[in-house]
Amino acid sequence: MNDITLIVDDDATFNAVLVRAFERRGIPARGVTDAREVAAVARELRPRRVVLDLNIAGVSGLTLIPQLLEIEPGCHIVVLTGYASIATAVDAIKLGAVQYLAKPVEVDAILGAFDEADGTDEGEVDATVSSEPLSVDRLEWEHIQRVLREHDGNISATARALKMHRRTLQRKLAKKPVRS
Amino acid sequence: MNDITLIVDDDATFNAVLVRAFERRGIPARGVTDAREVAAVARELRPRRVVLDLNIAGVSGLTLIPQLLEIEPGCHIVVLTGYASIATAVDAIKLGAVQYLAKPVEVDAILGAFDEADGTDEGEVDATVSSEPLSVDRLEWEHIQRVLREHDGNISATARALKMHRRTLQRKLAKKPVRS
DNA sequence: GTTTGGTGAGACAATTCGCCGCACCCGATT
DNA sequence: AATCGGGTGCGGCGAATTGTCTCACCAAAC
Repeated sequence: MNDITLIVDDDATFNAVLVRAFERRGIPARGVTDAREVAAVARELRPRRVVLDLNIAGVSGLTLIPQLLEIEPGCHIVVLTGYASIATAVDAIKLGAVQYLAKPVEVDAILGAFDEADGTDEGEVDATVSSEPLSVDRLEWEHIQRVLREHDGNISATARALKMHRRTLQRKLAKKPVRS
Repeated sequence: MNDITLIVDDDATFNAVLVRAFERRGIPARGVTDAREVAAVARELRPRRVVLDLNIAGVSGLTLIPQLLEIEPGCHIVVLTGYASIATAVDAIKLGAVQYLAKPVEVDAILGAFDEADGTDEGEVDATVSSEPLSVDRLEWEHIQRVLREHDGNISATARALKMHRRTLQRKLAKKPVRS
């Protein structure tokens, strides 16, 4: 049992960003990018909290949930994925995750999920102090950028993946990123 | 405890279709269209299986899940909704539903969900993670649903948080979620 | 040389958005 | 009872955005 938060995500950049964001808030965090290391690191750290990305190098992150819970029973796992679907959300919760969030997601939302999970035992009043800004425009921008990067900047392929007209994507990209 | 299946859906037509489809397969079924009757009927029938539509006459069907489980502990509840979102799916499973399906859905899928819940108490979830990202429209829908839930269904407050015009939010909510 | 696929951009119709108003309901206040 | 504030639903209208089609250009593959 440890107060450190384990962050599992094979996207090294995003992983590092998350770790830094956690630490900046005074929460110790440890990033893991290789699915095969997860079990070992978890056994070493016994993390009470885990941020788990679903699509880690081919292997489904879903299989890691039972493993993590066996290593540290009662630990809170928040599942994160860029390829969200209702089916995997249902599976993740059934396997014991406390929350399932679709990328892009704000760090505060992750922390909010942990807090919510912590408070469930007590008389929760759902007094969520968590700020939930992130306009839809901003969210869209983040998502587009991520998918675009995944397709190596190929606009046509990105538009297809997003089921959006290429011309529309062109126009959106031509604009500056929207704030908040 | 009873082998009858309780079908809760305020859409009388769809409800009747479901009941008939179940009975044609030799499964006794009882339809309920009024959310206020659910508790009473459940206490009378003690159904082992419940098909529960989420959006019943304004009141969220989610609140019925704990009630049903209290009346008939261990009963299997399959949640059904025309306005599927990850946020409500997560909530439904956390509250104890065994499956969450988006309309339109075939009757066989519902039966399959019950069978799956019967057969394996735990285990075996298909670990297939979709390889394609959410479309921007779908992402927007998920985000809106999540924020909306955080604001207890308050549309005005949600619109404010999203920095979006209330009228626009209304119109978006009136539409069914886009696929994929 | 030709085909295939990506890119940028103009033009125009269809759709959506932002914003106005109005009516209704409900609970609290006066 | 009357009023006031906030939430909700919805019609309408001008402005903005999107969908679609169209070019032309370029690079790599066949």
